[in-house]
Amino acid sequence: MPFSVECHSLRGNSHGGGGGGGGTGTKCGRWNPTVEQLKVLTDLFRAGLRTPTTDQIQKISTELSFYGKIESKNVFYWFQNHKARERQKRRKISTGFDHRHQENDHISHHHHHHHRQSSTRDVFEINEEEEDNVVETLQLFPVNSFEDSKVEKMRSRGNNHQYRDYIRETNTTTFSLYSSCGAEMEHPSPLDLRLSFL
Amino acid sequence: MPFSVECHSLRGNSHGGGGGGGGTGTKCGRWNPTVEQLKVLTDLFRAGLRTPTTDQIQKISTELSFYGKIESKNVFYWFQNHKARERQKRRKISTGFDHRHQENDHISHHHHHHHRQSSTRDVFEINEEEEDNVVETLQLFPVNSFEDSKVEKMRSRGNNHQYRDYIRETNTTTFSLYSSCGAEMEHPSPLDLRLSFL
DNA sequence: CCTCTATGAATGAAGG
DNA sequence: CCTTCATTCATAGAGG
Repeated sequence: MPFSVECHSLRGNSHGGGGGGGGTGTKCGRWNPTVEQLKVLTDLFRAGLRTPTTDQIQKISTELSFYGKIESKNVFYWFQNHKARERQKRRKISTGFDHRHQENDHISHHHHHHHRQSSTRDVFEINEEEEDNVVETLQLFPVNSFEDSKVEKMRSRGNNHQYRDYIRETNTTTFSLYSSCGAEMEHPSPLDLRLSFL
Repeated sequence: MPFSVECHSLRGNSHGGGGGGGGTGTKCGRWNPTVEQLKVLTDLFRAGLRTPTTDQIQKISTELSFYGKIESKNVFYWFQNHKARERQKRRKISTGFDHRHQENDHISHHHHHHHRQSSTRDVFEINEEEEDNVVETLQLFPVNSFEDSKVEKMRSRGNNHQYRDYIRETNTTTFSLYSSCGAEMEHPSPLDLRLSFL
């Protein structure tokens, strides 16, 4: 249905479309990851995965659907949010640099020096150990769950895309993750992950 | 309870006057479209407008400024984003299969090839109704516009300008009326839009 | 029930 | 156009 404004906002948020309902009998609303799903996602993240490709999202979603209802966009959003919030927490140390530049506008507009928005979010310090540099082997799913013989060409289309240095993958069951995300994670050495389903 | 995020509903805050926001809760550093603005933009989009020219952006922005603070670049970005996200919603790279909770063997679907299987995005599978070929007469604003005599085709496939390029082009005081945009307007002749202010 | 936090979802804004 | 980052909105859920 288009524009189901069931929110309090008058804005035309098509918000409802998202989230699959909780497959476990939860009321329809937004996706609520199960503990298993969350475990896998977190492991992948800690293994260094930040911005999975469409194919990776698909496969992750497929695998996670074993544990409950999930859609690709849930995986996508999860990584987006998790990465952003991880960065946000790390950014507290930075000064309140206002990275905002208003363009030409004759209408008077009010500026507001925006501190680190210390209302609700980054008020907690997280001393979580960043294991991004850890090279670990993840055996997330049983290997007999899938057909490894399936050779899928990922992102192989004569496109003049300048692929970021995010991910280099091979057709083998192992693939390396390089990161160039600078501020977030420095990977001196490639991770050798056994994420066979990716 | 010191502060609560009061930005919850009511997007209609007319911050246009620059009301000085003393505690209006509108800490909006970025443009937040009002419902009226959003309606107009959506109508224009539904009418077929996809990539407005600089002049169209200028005029739209001018008109929308009646409803609240807005800049040209907001209009530009809105169309960019809306177009891209509409497309991405249309594209179903879904996890389309029904998730089975007791099986592991399920990757043998092998559908038809994808044309563009790139890196990220396109992970959504939102089905939202939208009538595309609606020929509607939009009388969005009172007819107080002017006639354009110069028809300049400033758009070409190679002329991929970001907003900065838009800014630069704005200097040239061009008036593009009825830009014979074949690609943007799905229906050039049948759709006789009364977008008089454009 | 109410407040507050955590987080899924959405979108404005850029960069390339 | 594509992808990504930053910010915001809305809500489920834990705690009072």
